[in-house]
Amino acid sequence: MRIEDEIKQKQFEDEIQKLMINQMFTGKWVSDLIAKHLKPYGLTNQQYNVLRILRGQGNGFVSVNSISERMIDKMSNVSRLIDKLCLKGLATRTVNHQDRRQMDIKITEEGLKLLKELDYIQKQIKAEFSNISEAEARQLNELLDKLRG
Amino acid sequence: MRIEDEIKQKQFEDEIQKLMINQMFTGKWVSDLIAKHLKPYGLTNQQYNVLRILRGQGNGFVSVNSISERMIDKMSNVSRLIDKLCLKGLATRTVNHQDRRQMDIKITEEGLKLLKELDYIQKQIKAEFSNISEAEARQLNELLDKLRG
DNA sequence: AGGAAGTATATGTAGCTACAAATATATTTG
DNA sequence: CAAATATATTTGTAGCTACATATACTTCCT
Repeated sequence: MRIEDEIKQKQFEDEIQKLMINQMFTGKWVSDLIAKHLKPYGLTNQQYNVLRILRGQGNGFVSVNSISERMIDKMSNVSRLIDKLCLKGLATRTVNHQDRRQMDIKITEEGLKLLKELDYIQKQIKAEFSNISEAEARQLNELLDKLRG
Repeated sequence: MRIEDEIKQKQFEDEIQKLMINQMFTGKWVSDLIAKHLKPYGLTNQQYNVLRILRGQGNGFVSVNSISERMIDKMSNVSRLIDKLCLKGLATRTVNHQDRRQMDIKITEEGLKLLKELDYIQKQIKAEFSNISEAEARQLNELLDKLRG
């Protein structure tokens, strides 16, 4: 569906202005797609993102700061986000021995199990992205990177 | 900056998975850009979006519903959003005579004045989008529309 | 006409976000 | 080495979002 129809706007000043809107709209469209799949599991997009970052670290620990650097949405309260994950038994938090200011965050077995269960989401989203080819996706990635400079 | 560097992830499974993340990241990047400019005026992106929709209607009235259909981020509580705009004296809300369920929303002179003052934001953003050409923006718009199907 | 169903908007509420400030520990510097 | 500065995380708070439900009016049907 053309962006003109999505927001019922007949025309735009120029392609740049249209892109500004299209980009925000499509970003939300993707987030909502993922949120919809996570909802039944009581996870938010951010919590899911953190879990995947933790899994990516293998057996190692990660600090709060380095989690926030790796997040898609670099929010300010990763602290409380991790609280939630610990409360749910999906992650653990211990003080780092070298630097007692830092926290060592790690995913639990239960967290890994949940993520495994959720891996179908990636497949699902790929299916919902079937309108474009791998080559077009590459082209989009290049243009988006270029846009941000 | 490449998305790999933005979120410190060395590689992705494939271009589609990368696009999923790149798209959410870039959407937030654009929103944040706008939010930054609006902040000094105490406006949120959504309030700004509604004001622009109201201005787009010229002298006519718009219903709450049709505002929400035109919003970039179709949130569920446009009602309270309009409360805020009315409280600030930027819009007015009156009961529609044909259908007393509907509200007639209209931008005030003050609202128009503020929007005029804010029009520099569009220019500013265009400047921040200077990394890509009009042709590339068109290409992006086409690909984004295609992505959403 | 009178009740059922539909539509437009508003409201209650829990949880989330952004921003600023606080706390605790580490490092640098005179 | 003590004070100043820097870094890592947490916490307080106001305002925002999503979802479910309520309210008020209109239309449809018999």
